[in-house]
Amino acid sequence: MARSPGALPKIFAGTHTKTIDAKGRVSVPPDFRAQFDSPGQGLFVMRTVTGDKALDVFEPEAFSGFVSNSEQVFSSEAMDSAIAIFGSAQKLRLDREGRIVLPAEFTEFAEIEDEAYFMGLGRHFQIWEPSRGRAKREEAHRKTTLNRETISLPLTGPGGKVS
Amino acid sequence: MARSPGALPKIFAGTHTKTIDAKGRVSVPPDFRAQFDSPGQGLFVMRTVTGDKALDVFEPEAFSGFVSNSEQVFSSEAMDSAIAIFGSAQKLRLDREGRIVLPAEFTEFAEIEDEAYFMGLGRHFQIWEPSRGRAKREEAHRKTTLNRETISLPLTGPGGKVS
DNA sequence: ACGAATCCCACGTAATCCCAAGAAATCCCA
DNA sequence: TGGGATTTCTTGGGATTACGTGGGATTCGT
Repeated sequence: MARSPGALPKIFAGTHTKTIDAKGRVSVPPDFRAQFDSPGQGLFVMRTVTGDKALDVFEPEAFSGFVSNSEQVFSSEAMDSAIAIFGSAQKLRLDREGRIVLPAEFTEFAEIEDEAYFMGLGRHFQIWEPSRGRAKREEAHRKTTLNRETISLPLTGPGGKVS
Repeated sequence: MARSPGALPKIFAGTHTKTIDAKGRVSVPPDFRAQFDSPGQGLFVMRTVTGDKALDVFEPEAFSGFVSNSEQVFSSEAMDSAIAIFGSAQKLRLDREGRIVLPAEFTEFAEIEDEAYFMGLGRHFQIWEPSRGRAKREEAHRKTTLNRETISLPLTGPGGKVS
């Protein structure tokens, strides 16, 4: 996707805890909704493959990036990736108020009960069970603090020219 | 973004103590505001990953530099960094008077009560609890004085050519 | 035709924006 | 160099908008 020069990339940031109502509906944080190219397109949700009990959420445009990676249809590794990603992913639509309904498959996988913890990760975001998500975040912050010398942070040039 | 030739690079310098009003609003120092490319774009605020109880503040353009480094979505180290950075970051908008509202999450992390201590760091700046920030500043000055021969400081080229 | 999921509408709340007045610093001129 | 005038900044409060929440109506699938 070519972004017009000068325009800033879309960024999902911050964490938000949202309640799930009796019908299983959750409001997607407004901060996130504001980033969507076309809210009517819906969102792709999948089980994360990092071993965490969390869900990855992508916009259609971003999610389609996974397609090109699985061109070698018959290699067993690509096959597994494709199954893990596309087999578990579902496209969810937002209602007029910006809410989605998380299918039981996902709430069970992430062990989500009546609250959802949205966590922005830059290009996409995740959904966690609140206490689990908070713990993960604290841990990540701690690890990053310890490793910050070895990790290359793009704190470099003005304008963020990294390439 | 390319800065027009001859123009000076943006520099956040100096420290400013600002009070927080009953609604949680703080005036961003005018010195800093004058540096912003587009005040309407808002600012990204995040917990610092240096182990300090402080907040890092970036302009959108600078902050977006973090995005490009998180292409490997599922590597665990990149994952932790992404969570630490984007999970804690929030985009804050300035009102017409140049004030921002610091969410409770941030004031709690930095243990800020009713005063915020803004500290310029060159291309971005930080927000501290005043006494803590002042102590950090003194300590940094002392350490730098002692180690100035051995430590390579990015006080190098005008224009900030780092690459 | 029945059940279930989705869509749509309306209300209460909370956050945001905007306007206005006081205070401080700055600038200009004598 | 001192004083006065102007501008900028800060602070506070009121009004407006956006958001969250719940329930009813409609559609889809079976």
